[in-house]
Amino acid sequence: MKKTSDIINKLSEQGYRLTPQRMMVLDAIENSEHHISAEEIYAQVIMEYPHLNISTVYRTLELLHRLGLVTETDLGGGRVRYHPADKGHHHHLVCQECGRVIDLDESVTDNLKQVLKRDYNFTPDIRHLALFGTCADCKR
Amino acid sequence: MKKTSDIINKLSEQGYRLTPQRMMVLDAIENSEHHISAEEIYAQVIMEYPHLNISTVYRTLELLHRLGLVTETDLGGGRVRYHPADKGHHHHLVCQECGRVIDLDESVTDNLKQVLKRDYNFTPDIRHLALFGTCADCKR
DNA sequence: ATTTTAATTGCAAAGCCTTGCAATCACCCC
DNA sequence: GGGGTGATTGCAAGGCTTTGCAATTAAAAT
Repeated sequence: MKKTSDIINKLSEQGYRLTPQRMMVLDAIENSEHHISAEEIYAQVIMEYPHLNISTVYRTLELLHRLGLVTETDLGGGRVRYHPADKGHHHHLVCQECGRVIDLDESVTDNLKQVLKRDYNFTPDIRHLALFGTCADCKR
Repeated sequence: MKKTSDIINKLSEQGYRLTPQRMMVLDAIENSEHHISAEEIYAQVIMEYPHLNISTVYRTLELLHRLGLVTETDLGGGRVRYHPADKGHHHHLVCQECGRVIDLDESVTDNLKQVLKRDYNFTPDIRHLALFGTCADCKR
């Protein structure tokens, strides 16, 4: 429960209220092993706290994302997935044929980031990129 | 109207039917100067052909995208935008502060594509990437 | 030209996410 | 500890997109 307090501290420092709803959403994200969706968070929290509304989940996720505390990734499947930012950034290759997801180290985008910075003075926020394509096995 | 026939030929070659609905959606995409959204296509087509249903627009776009004939890009703003693939690929930098969109040449991702191919034997389909971040003017 | 057949469409419902608004509540101050 | 205040929530409605299904229709077969 130490990680949770880190994020709680950041929220509190920045003047955001620590509501039970936020705490429970946070808990669900922090305790999730994989990338978790809004509906999964909702389903999990509601077991102990049936009064929660799903729009609160979405608003909490939007806040945490805006503050850089969680990353948002669209791995396909029509729903966005979330991950605590302090659990390490990484990227994903998603095979459009077989659905396989390959995890990549964050460093694969280092060169791209440098070029964008150098040539456009643009600072990209590429912390959790999903790239679609065809994996080795599906290449005929 | 030459471009349209190119795509029509490809559809027909691959055994897809050439329905009036598809033709009109195609026309709207081909004649659009900028990246166009599904609703914009719908609004445009319906002026001449009021019977069209918007789900047909979405299904046509999904088909054209699957066949690689149009690109799909999420530039933010909660709706996806489409562009004919043969009008040239390019990428976009979207500033999260001011909303400004900077167009990039396709070549900025060449290095990344090579690395993914070399290290993972993965062939990414990066034809129209949107990257979010902070532009030069918004950097304080 | 007619028939056949599977692809495509329209419709209605649903899915994921966002938003406006009034009611509630966390936190600051005394 | 109790009151004031603005942030936050729940609710309901809406926006964009997808999907199941029966009816229609393009194109192949006759």
